Amino acid sequence: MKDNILEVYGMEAAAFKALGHPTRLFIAHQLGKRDTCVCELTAMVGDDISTVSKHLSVLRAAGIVDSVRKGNQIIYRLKLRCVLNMSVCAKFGKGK
Amino acid sequence: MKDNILEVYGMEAAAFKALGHPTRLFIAHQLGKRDTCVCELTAMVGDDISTVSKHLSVLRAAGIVDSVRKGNQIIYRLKLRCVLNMSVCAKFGKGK
DNA sequence: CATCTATTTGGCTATTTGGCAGAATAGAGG
DNA sequence: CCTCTATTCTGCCAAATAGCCAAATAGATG
Repeated sequence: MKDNILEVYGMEAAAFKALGHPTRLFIAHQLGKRDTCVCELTAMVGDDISTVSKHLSVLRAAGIVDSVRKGNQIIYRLKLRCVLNMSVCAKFGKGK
Repeated sequence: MKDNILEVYGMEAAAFKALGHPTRLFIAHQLGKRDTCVCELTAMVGDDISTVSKHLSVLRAAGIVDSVRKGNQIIYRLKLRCVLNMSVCAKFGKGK
């Protein structure tokens, strides 16, 4: 059954996993408001820029964000916008 | 800013993280259909029972499931039912 | 109380992750 | 072509995770 589980739930689980880190979840929400460059996200998050870049590549690999070059900076945008709705659920947590 | 991110997104991220494993996501969906004992989940998943038990404790720690004893077995139920809706989003993945 | 069954817990190992610092890269602009 | 800036990549380390097996536990039941 294991292969089957991986087949059915693998990609979906990967998306959850990508969002399963406070910094990455914050980034997703921030990008939900407006497209933002790495440098600005770095300033907001407060981690090393290499760390933020790595978080972004995790989000991109999961298909949650993508990016585009603008001048000499890379602008990230939220590609899978519905993650914003997903969030509402967990937010009310134990409640409902 | 880091403390603030943790404060705002920490618990929510933990819920995503808990669902970020194919086996645990499968279990959540299965429990969405009906309450189930560890033994039966183990049979469905095909991992060692101790592994399944650990997955269940991760889900419980995140507030996603809870359990109740019935006879000599422990029945798990989906406590945070809205995770079933969350799933729909990721499922259509890159699409929307 | 002794035992049986279902589950959890405690190692243990291999792998993955998160973070930083520093090197490498890619365009922009002189 | 040189340099500057923004970003990504590579090593490195500490910590967390997934999985198995074996031991411990908790009720159920004789």
